[in-house]
Amino acid sequence: MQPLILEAEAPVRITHPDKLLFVDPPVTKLANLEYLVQMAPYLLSHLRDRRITLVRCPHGIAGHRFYQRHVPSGAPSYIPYREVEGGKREIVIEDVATLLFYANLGTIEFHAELHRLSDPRPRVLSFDLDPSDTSDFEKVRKTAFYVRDTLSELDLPSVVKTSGASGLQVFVPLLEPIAYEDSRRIVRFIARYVEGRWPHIATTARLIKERGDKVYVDAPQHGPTRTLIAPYSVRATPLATVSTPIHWSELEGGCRPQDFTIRNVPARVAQFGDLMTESVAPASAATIAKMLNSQR
DNA sequence: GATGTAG
DNA sequence: CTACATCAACGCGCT
DNA sequence: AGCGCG
Ligand SMILES: [Mn+2]
Ligand SMILES: [Mn+2]
Repeated sequence: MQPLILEAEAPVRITHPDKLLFVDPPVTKLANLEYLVQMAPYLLSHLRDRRITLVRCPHGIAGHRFYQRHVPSGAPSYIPYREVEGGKREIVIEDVATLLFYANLGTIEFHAELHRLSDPRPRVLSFDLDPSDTSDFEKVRKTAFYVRDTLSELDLPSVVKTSGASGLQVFVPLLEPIAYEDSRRIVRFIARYVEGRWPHIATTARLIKERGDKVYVDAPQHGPTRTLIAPYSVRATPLATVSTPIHWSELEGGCRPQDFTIRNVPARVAQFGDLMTESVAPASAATIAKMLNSQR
């Protein structure tokens, strides 16, 4: 095989560029690399300064898949890491070259923590909505609007994105960071409120067998050790879906997670920008403080 | 996909 | 040399 | 005190 080198911040050696990662629609490793190059300005803004977990499918999405949190041995010297106790090197992605290096290893998904390495406090509230019945998107959609409307009454504007799988995630950007102790309190409180008000649709039951066919408002997913699929990450799904921030009006109009894929998201973002950062004015600490106080 | 290690 | 295993974690709220 | 969950 002739060696293929992609020039980024460093030259990245690419192996098996024609490896078919997705069958239908067909997506080769090279096509995935091209997607990442195009989307890097947006994707990287959600990966930088955070701890990253990868999902790798070296033999395509039908093959064996596994999570990876640590830099593999033998990585080139341009690959950064965060050295942690025990000598383990946690994955950090700051530039295109690193993105491409991991993509060459068969990485499909990039998951990121909510807070940054440089600050242990999140600058966002997050609500992970997981349908029990993965085919029941209508119920997830409803729950997302319940969460939005509840937040709205508290003067907290929110933005929604598809996870790229079967769920949705709702975010409240904050002007200033707040401690997880506080953000978790608020997220838990709102999750329980939504469950209480729409008990036939939403649940916060941690035990799967108690959830029935309701949507799990996964408040525990908002925490210092948890990650969420990054905006604009491809998912290892048959359709090569992408976790995509959308307008509430699009959700109202009946859009579906499968509408956003590796094929069409780059054009969408080129046209409309990153809705994750542009569609909502961050809430102030004062609004949050009010929220916290009223709850105690 | 690449590495480390056991056979 | 080939074959095979490994590739993440905890935290943490609840029963 | 142990467990189930993502
Ligand atoms: Mn989810
Ligand atoms: Mn979840």
